[in-house]
Amino acid sequence: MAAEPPRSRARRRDPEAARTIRDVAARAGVSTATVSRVVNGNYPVAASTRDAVERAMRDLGYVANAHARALAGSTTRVVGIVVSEIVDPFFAYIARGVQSEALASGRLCLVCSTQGGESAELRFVDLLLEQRADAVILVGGAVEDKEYFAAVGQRARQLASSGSSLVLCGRPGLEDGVPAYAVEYDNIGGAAAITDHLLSAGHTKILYLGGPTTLSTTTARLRGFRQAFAARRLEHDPSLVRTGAFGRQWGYQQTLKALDDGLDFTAIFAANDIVAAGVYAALRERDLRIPDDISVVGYDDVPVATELQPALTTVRVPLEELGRAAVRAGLAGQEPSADPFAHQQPMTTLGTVVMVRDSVGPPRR
Amino acid sequence: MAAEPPRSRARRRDPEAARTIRDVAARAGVSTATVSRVVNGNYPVAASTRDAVERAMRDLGYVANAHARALAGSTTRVVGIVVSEIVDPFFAYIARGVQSEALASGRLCLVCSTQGGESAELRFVDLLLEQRADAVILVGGAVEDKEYFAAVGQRARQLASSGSSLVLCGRPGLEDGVPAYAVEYDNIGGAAAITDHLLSAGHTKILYLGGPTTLSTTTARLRGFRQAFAARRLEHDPSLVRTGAFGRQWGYQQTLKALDDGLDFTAIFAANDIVAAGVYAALRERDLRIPDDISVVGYDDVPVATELQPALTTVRVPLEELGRAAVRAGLAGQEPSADPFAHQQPMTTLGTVVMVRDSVGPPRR
DNA sequence: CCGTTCCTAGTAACCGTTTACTAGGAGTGA
DNA sequence: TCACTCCTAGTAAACGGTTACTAGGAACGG
Repeated sequence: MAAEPPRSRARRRDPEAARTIRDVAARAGVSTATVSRVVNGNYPVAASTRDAVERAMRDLGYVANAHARALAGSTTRVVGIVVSEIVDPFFAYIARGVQSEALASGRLCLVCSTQGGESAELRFVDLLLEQRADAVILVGGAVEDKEYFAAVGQRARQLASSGSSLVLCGRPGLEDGVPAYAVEYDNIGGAAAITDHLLSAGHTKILYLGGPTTLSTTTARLRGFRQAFAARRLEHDPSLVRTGAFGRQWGYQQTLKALDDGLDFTAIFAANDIVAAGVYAALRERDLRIPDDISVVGYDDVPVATELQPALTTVRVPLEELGRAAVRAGLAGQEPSADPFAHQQPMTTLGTVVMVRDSVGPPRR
Repeated sequence: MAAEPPRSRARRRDPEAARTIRDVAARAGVSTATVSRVVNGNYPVAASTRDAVERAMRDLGYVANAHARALAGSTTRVVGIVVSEIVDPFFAYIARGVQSEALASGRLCLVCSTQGGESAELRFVDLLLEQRADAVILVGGAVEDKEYFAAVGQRARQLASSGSSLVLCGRPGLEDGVPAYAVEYDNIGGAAAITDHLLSAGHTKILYLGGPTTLSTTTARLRGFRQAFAARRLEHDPSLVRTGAFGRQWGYQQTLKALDDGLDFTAIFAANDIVAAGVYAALRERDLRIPDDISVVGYDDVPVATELQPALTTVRVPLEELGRAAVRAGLAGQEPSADPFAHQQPMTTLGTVVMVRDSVGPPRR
């Protein structure tokens, strides 16, 4: 058997194969350094040389290797975002904001959807850590668990020590000293405002429905809900609070159950619009009219809120802006032109506003 | 000014800084090759050595650098997906399928949303090319343009020549010889089936509403629509076809306009469920009842279809499965265990089924 | 006691860029 | 004519892994 002829570097195996910077340099008759400079435009190159290089790149169909670039340089031009469910409009809108702001800074967006499991969340952060993402954004409510917070804090430190950063989006920040930004919206204030809206209409027997019990989002909304009662020195019957999940199914079943249990209420505060959709379905099934028989409010103001009939009164959360702000926060200080004071703000809170529509009326006598 | 002391390799600047494989090797008293082998588990390593390395990795909080790995090895463990709008449930569900299948193969998912522009689509493919993604999935209807197809074909060739592949998802394949897979659903069949459903109910004056005129999705659905008429040897009034866009707003306005123009129709075929939502709003505004006064059907079967009242009769598209199939197609042949015959199938078509709900009735008188 | 074979683990080349340094030549003022 | 400064462009050392090759010992059969 004849020995395999040594593949000389000069002759590439596949004429169609990916071109390297060396191929371009050879064809243009310059060094790789020059090609790199033309590509990055960060160093003076004579016009004639630049032309030759550009022509060579075009002729060869040269595409830079992002990995080699990330390895040699130090920024990866990628931001990572971890959400719990990409088809949920709440997350989808935030993701859109993240992606658009990332694009504006010339970066790509790695989207990870955990479909629930909080261990998956951590696993994704680790994967993003391996990718050396310029910023990692953790979206949505956090499980309120000591051990979990510690695990997140550790990741935050690792990210920070490699020049990247962790951004908590729509969830409470970590303890002091942990290098993480938090970009939140006024969860408590929004809940209090819309509860007050219900209170103003005369409702006091309000059924609070939804949200996983251990999630920070749930506790925050519930806190706002109670705050509104307290502000008016009103009592709220604790048995009218039912937490558990955020789904439409769940809202549907719990509403039916509450009705069957003979609970006494004139309005329902659905923990989010999706739960409200379930509430609507259940009420419709029992021939209860909204808002004549029962008033309903939701939270988030995702598109389904206006699709529902009557249109749902809910709390608008600036989802897309939340995503954008998260990217800005995460990238602050990494950009050469960064505002030196950007670091002073470890946390941002965006406002919420209640969108009054047609699902709230006076309580039925 | 004192000269900067040369930073010796032995003493790293920041004790918290990212650890390299060399740090681990040093601490475990082995070579980097051994650490690499322990990490990848693709080469025998004595148990005691493995333990020492694993302990060192844990002590140091070692996280492999995905870029170095991608550069030295050849697979990037990333798949890219380009959609036109991530908040659109049609794309979100496909993206979810892609992400879950990618995860199952141990890969991360780079999601790009073009927000319209077809030039952005190409730009994203180029970016994904730079990332050397293991597969690039292009989702959704394509603009039917010669030049555009050529541009996509060129990218397909580049991808193929670097061991990656392009997958067209929910859009027609490229010409023969272009190395791209196509994973489609039966767009024409679904449209024909649901049109036939309308025809069976007695409607023949059907207003077809929606879809950008140049998009392949639009032409395919329209083709199915016409096919159903042809199959029954029925004529369809061409003036009852209005294409233009896929939005809710658009559906709303066009319905109003059709009504104002005094068009004669008893049913509306909305090109997708979102357009149907707009149709519902317009009809409601004019006090027209569904299906008593006018029947409506949609396409895609996204969640809003069941939220609408009455529930929308529509065509179910296996969106998530479409995404999964796309990833499988793109990765086929790259996996070591790949079926050698996998390459024989350059195209897959998934079936669609019509979901009969409550928005279709007999035509009024 | 020696030649083999089997395990393990180390050596070092290479993946494709970036960039600190170095160097050659042109232009310039004395 | 010479010493300098300016422009450009090349050299080569990283960046952090992977892996083909090589090599040292232990086990073993003869």
